[in-house]
Amino acid sequence: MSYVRGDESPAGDAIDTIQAEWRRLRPDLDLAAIGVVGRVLRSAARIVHHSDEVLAAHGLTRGEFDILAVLRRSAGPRSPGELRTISLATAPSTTKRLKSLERRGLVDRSTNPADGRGALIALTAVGRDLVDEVFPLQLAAENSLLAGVKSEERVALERSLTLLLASIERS
Amino acid sequence: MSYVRGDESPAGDAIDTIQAEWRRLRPDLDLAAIGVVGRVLRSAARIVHHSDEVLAAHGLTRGEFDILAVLRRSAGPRSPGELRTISLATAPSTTKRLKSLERRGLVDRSTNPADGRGALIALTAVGRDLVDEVFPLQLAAENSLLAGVKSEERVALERSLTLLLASIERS
DNA sequence: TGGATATAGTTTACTAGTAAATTATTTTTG
DNA sequence: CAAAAATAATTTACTAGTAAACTATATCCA
Repeated sequence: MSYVRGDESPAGDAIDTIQAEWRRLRPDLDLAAIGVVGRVLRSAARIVHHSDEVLAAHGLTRGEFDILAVLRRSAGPRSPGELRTISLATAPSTTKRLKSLERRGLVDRSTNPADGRGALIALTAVGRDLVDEVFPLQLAAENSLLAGVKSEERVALERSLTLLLASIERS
Repeated sequence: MSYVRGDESPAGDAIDTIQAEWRRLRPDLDLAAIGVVGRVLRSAARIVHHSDEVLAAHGLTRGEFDILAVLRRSAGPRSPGELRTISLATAPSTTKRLKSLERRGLVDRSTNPADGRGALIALTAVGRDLVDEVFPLQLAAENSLLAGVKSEERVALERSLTLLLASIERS
C-alpha cells in the first residue's frame, strides 16, 4: 500500500484522504483495511524514524539494539539462532550484527558445549551498561510521541492493538 | 526498543511478556509506552512482510509501489520532489526508484516547463495497469490479516489509531 | 541587474540487510 | 552403526536505501 498523502484533503487525516482518493478511482474495491493498515504503517514509520535517531546517536542500529535488548532481558547467554528467532531477523543479518557487536566488545561469544555447531552469545558489562543507558532514552522518545493521547484513550488503543496483533499473528 | 519476545510467558501476548521482563529488570522506568509502541511496530513488521511478498511477486519494492500509487491517485504528473514528500522518502532513494520505474516503462519523465531544474513524472498505461492489478491483491492480503478483528472492534481500533497518528504527527 | 542564496534533483561512496550456497555438526533411520 | 537427512550458523554476491557532496537553475535583494 502506499499510505502516503496527496494534496486534496476532504477532511480528516492523511489516511482519510488516501482512502477517499482510492474510493473515487476504484469504487469497486473494499477499502476498509486502509483505515487500519495505513495508520499502523504510518505510525510505525514515524516512531521508527524518531527512535532510530536515538539509537544512531549511540552508534547502534535498530537490529543491533534489538539483540542487545533480548540479551538484557534473558536470564543468560543465548544462541545466535535464539536471538534470530526472538528478534524476528534473518540468519545472515544476525551473524552480521553479532560480528559488529562482538568487535565493539558489547557481546561475548563462546562455543556451545551442548552443540558443536552452535555458539553462545552473552552480554558484556559494557553492553549491559549501554542498553541501560539507551533504553530509557528510547522510552522517553516514545512517551513524547504518545503525549497527545489521553490516558483512557491510551488504554482503549492498547486493547485494540492487542486484538489486532493477535489477528495478524494468527494468520 | 526491541519488542521482541523472550521465552517465559506470564500471560498475554509477546509484548506483555517483554513489558513484564523489563518491569522486573528496571522497576524504576515508566514502561507504559511499550504496550502501544511495541504492538504498533510488531504489527507493522508483520504487515509489511506479508505485503512485500505480494509486491515482490510483481517485481516491485514497497518504495517503488508507493510512487506508482501516489501517481495513480494524483490528477496528473508530479515532480520528483512532490513524489518524495508525499511518499515520505529521501531524495536519492526517489531518484533511484524513478530511474528503475522509468527503465521498465512504468513511468515517463519530461522536463518541467515551469522550472528548468525539475522534471515531471507521469504514470504510463503499463504502470497504471500494474497498480490496478497489484493494489487489489495488497488489499486482499491486508484484509486477511485483519480477518480476526470483529467489525465493531475494527471501528474502535481505527478510531484509536487516528488519535495515535495525530499525536505522533503533532510531535 | 548581477552577485548571493535557495531550491530541485542527481551522483558518489557507503551501509544494512537479504537470498542462495556452503560448512560443520548432529540426528535420524534402514 | 553408517549413510542420509536435518540443523546451526556463516559466507558470498547482491540490492535497497542513505548521507554528503555536487550541478544546474531559479529567486532574492542591494
